[in-house]
Order: sequence, then C-alpha cells, then structure tokens
Amino acid sequence: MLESHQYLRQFSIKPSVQRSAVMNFLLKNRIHPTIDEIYLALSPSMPTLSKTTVYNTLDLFVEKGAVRALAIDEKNARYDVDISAHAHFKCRSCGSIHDIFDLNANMYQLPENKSFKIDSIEISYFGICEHCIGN
Amino acid sequence: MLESHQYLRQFSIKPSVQRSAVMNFLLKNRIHPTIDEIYLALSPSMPTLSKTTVYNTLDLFVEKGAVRALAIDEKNARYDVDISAHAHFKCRSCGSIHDIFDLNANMYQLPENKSFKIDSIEISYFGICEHCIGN
DNA sequence: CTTTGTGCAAATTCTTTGCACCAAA
DNA sequence: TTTGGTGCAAAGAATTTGCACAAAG
Repeated sequence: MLESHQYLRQFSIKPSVQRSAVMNFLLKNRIHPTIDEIYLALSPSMPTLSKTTVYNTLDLFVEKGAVRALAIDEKNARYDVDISAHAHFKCRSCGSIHDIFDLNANMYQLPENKSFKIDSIEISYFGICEHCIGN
Repeated sequence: MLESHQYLRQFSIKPSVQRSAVMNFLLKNRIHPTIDEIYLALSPSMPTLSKTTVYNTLDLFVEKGAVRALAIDEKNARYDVDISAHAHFKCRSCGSIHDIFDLNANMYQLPENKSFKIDSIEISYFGICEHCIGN
C-alpha cells in the first residue's frame, strides 16, 4: 500500500486512505475493472467506503493522467492503470477485457488532421476469447 | 424514403414505416447519432413513434449488419450507417463525432492471436475539433 | 480555523422489460 | 388467424449532484 502512496505522488495526487486503496487495487488487479468491481473488492475491508468516492477518485486519476478510462465497454466505464501504448480486446460472450501489447508501434501514431487536434487513440478489438470458445 | 426501403431489403430487414424512417435518417444524417437524436428528429413527423421502437430498430439493424454500434461515446450508444473500414474522432469539448477515412488500410487488419478469435476492430481518436479550438 | 476529501441520499440519464394493441401476410 | 411489430408505462442500472460531516494541514 505504501507503493500506491508513492505512486500517486508521481502524478501529483494527494494520497488518502481511499485513494491509495483504489490505486493499490488497480496496480495489483489489471483486469480493467468497473467502478462497481473496485467498490465491491474494497468495501469488505473498508466498510465505510462509498461508491461516490470511488467515482470521485477515478475521475481524479483520469484527470491527473494516472489512469486511462476505456470506452470499449458500452455498459460501464472501465479503468486501466497501464497508460503505455497498447490495445484492448473485449470478448462478446463473457465481456472480459484483455490487453494486446504486440501491435506494430506505428499503429499508435496520431494522424495529422487539419480539422481536429488529435491527442489520443484507443484501439479496440472484439471477438470471442479462448475460454468462451471452449464452452 | 423508397431508397431506405430498398436499402433495408439488402440486409434482409423487413421494412416498416418506422424502420424505413430510421434508416432514411441514418443515410441522410451521417452524424453518428444517439437513440435520442434519432427519436427527437423523427418524432415531430411521426408523433406516435416510441423510443422503444427506436431501440428495437437499431438493435435489429446492428444484428443484421446494416449499422455499426460505436463504443467511442461512453455516455450513449451511437450508430454509424457506414459499415466500411474507417476510424472516428471524438471532440472532448463538444462531443461531436467525425469520420476519419484516410488511414493506412493495414490499420484495420485484424491481428492473429492464439488466445482470442478477433472479428472486428474499432479505432477511435480523441482531441479537440476545429470549431471548439476557435471558441 | 480553513481547505479538501468523504459519504449518504436523492436525482438524473440511459436502457431494458412486460405486456397489450396494431398491422401485415 | 397467426405472426411479427409497435408503443406505453414501469423497472433497472450506471452515474451525477447537493449537502453535511470528517480529516488533514
């Protein structure tokens, strides 16, 4: 948890008990969790934690650039603590989201465009995961 | 509207008054509209139209492959009648969504992956649009 | 103290569901 | 008729808001 504390400081985020717990969860569970998943995972050990705080915390993390919000899931917002260039795959069947790291680096290049000032990219793939093919 | 009628048949979709009206709107207004935008645009001339029907209709269009549902907007589902390979740009300021057609064709290639059976890709760019830079 | 963070409850927004009625074949 | 389509009202799920209290400096 101390690591999370330090980690937050790198992004100029004042660490609180709640913020460190959320960041700790994100660092140790790289499953692109939803707000609810984070809340449900932490609330047993932090019974007073409120979902509002989880929302506030992730908004702050995104604003400070510590976490990336993913659009790949239409239902819920999902958060990724890995802010390096990589893509995602979402299984249509079970909804799980996985990282894809082995794309050609120039996939992530931002195109020049005279009508828009482009500052970021999100590459999403869809299909069926190994586990769901087996079933 | 007759065109929409024919267009729907290409995708084995039985045309009804409502379905043709929705498809006609999509074909003539390529703004990646939300359900609400479609509903609000059509309801003046179709006062009995219900939002449920708009939902049903777009689910059907997506299922039949006539329309693509976009994940780029976390708030609302957005629909694109152009199913050819292209990317999208979303303005962080005004929320408008624009097409990007001039990417290298191999951007849309689906990677081989032993853990997932990948069948589609969505490439999304984010930033500020021309109009919002001006303001 | 004073500012910032947290948490509860209520409100809002988007989407889905159940069911009755309507329309087309 | 029988099947499929439409539309209303209610339910459900995710997120946001307002405000009071707690914590940290």
